[in-house]
Amino acid sequence: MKQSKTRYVILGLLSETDLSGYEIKKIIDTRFSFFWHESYGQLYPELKNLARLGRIRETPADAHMLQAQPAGGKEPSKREKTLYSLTPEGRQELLAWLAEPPEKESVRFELLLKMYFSSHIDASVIHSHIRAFRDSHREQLAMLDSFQAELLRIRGEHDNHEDVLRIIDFGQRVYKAYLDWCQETMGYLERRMAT
Amino acid sequence: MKQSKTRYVILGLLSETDLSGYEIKKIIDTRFSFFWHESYGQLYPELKNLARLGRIRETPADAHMLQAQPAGGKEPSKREKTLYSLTPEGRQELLAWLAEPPEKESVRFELLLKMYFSSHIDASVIHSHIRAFRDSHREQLAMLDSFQAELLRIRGEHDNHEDVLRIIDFGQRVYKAYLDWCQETMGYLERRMAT
DNA sequence: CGGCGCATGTAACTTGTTACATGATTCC
DNA sequence: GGAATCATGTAACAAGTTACATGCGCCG
Repeated sequence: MKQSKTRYVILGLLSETDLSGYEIKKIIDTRFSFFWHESYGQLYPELKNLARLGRIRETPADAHMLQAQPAGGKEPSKREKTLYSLTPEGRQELLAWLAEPPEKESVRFELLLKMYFSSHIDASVIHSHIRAFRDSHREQLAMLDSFQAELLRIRGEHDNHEDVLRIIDFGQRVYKAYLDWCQETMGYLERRMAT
Repeated sequence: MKQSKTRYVILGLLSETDLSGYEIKKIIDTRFSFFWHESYGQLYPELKNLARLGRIRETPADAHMLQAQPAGGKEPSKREKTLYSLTPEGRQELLAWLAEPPEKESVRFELLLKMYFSSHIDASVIHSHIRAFRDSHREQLAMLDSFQAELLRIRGEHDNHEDVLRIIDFGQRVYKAYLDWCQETMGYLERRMAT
């Protein structure tokens, strides 16, 4: 029985700091984007589910609003949001999952599928598909680079900085491999188009 | 509305030669394994569906058995299998899909998720996860290398050989990036374990 | 004669996406 | 005042996996 990993992403992120559902989604969309993704349709129900099971604790907006009021001044966010925090049981489950061997990664590149069958179409079409792929990954790589620079600046402030740097390095290597391949393959296609 | 790509993999593969469902699965599991996957549960129903829509034609076992009989001698396979072939309508649909911009690739690496949260566990655990990842991709890379060698040997026999070589090159570059990262990251973890 | 690979299928289930609804706040 | 972003949710649906069932042919 294969089961969803959504719960572990939640547990993992809450192991660092308390977060709302929305904030969790943001983190996954930015920091994890090159190796993971989740949709609200999975996130919010799973948060409720984990709270029901006692793995995380739900702290409604009003509670931390009351705490914030006495301090006075302008709070960075006055909006209602529900923060979640990890319970000891949740931490236990996280640790158990971490120790288990991870599943094989799953990847799906529609671009390569199209390229595989591209002898049927004009080389310029596949060429433009690859250019779009290259452009998008150039941007993504730039984001990784700036995220890395930021982390190097504040290096050592947090336990897992070194690990995170290793993960960014993974993304950078892979994206560079993509980009090199794009250059070479676009060149190949251009030579084919010229004849 | 996001829709399954299963039908296009089928149409694409049948554009080269007639195949049975089982053979299609085999090809995806071997040649496409580093960028695509499909399960029987999607393949067989979609084959029936495409046949119903007239995109492919189903030729039952008995039909091509009868053709094969008069030739005499030992046929390579006497087992029942249902071959499918592409119809002009199917080819049309394939071409239309090829021209459309591909969707963004989707990837999911549970290993990196675990590594991200690994400050909670012993470095040796994540080290062994990475070793397993490395071993599995070493094997995969070796398969790509031998597939490449085979294609180079019979180069030019088929229209799409150059394209296929480009796709193999993609896999090789990416896998090499994985392996390099594994080496470096395992070294980093070993240093951390030594202290 | 037992096990493996060939070969086809499906039912039950889980997973995941999308579209929609709602409303506050912030910034221009 | 209107757009963007923050914020939470869900219902309907589509996609995808798994476990099971069945039986043949081939090889040792």
